[in-house]
Amino acid sequence: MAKKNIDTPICAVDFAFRRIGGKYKGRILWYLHVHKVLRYGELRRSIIDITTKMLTQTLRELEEDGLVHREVYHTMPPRVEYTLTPSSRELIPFINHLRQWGDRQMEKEGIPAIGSSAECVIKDPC
Amino acid sequence: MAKKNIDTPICAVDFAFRRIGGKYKGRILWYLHVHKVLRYGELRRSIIDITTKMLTQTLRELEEDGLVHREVYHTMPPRVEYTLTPSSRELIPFINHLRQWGDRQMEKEGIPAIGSSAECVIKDPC
DNA sequence: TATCCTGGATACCAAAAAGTATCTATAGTT
DNA sequence: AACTATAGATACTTTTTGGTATCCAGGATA
Repeated sequence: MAKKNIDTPICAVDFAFRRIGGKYKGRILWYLHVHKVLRYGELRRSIIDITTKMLTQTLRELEEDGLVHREVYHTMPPRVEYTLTPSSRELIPFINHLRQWGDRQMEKEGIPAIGSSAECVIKDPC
Repeated sequence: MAKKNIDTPICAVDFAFRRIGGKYKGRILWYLHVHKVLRYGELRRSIIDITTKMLTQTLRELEEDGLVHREVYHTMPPRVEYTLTPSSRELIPFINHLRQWGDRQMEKEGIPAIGSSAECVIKDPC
């Protein structure tokens, strides 16, 4: 009927959605923006529904695509810090727009959320 | 480890990505913005990699979420027109931002695209 | 010596998303 | 009577994505 799943993006919209699609990428980028820098364990605690497998996997993909920077401190116990990159910083206004739209929409439709993305603080997870 | 896939969104970012995530939703919304109104067959031809199954399915989801309006004309052969809604129109600046980011990014990385999202015209598909 | 901490890795499995192929109705045209 | 066109529907299969459970290193601390 149409064609098989091809690797080259069809257009810029397709390309962009491939980069930031998936269950956790948007939230990871947003939380990194809010907190400026987060350690692995902090990310894990702020994204309450993520597993270590998905967190590691998603972070690696974001790193490969130049959307997060990974800084390793060879201490014991180890310490790894994640931050946004210039490229992903350009995405923040957009994610923020989307987030506000989501807030309005949820209020309109009376949909409750488990956490809040506005005051997205560790221990009081988003 | 974490919890099962739950229905209530974790936060607004999560909610928004659930609504516009997936392989085709972004493009459908963008093309509907560019063309103002598109018939079923026009959408199918402009999204070159979509099948009728996915097009129908995705349009139905968007309609259920109040992101597209479906207007049926009971003529023969039938004629069905799709347009954006007030709610999805609010998403256009964001999708446009994302699209421009994608364009810059693809150029930087030397990634070619099959079509173009800027001049997204039917017959010269995006 | 045993346990805790961090930041993962890995094998295996389940669920969700997407793809393939075939079928439909109805009217007008050839 | 056969063929075209539109806008899908449906059963079935494959691919992709995400989840579960368990394991690891290596120093600090009890």
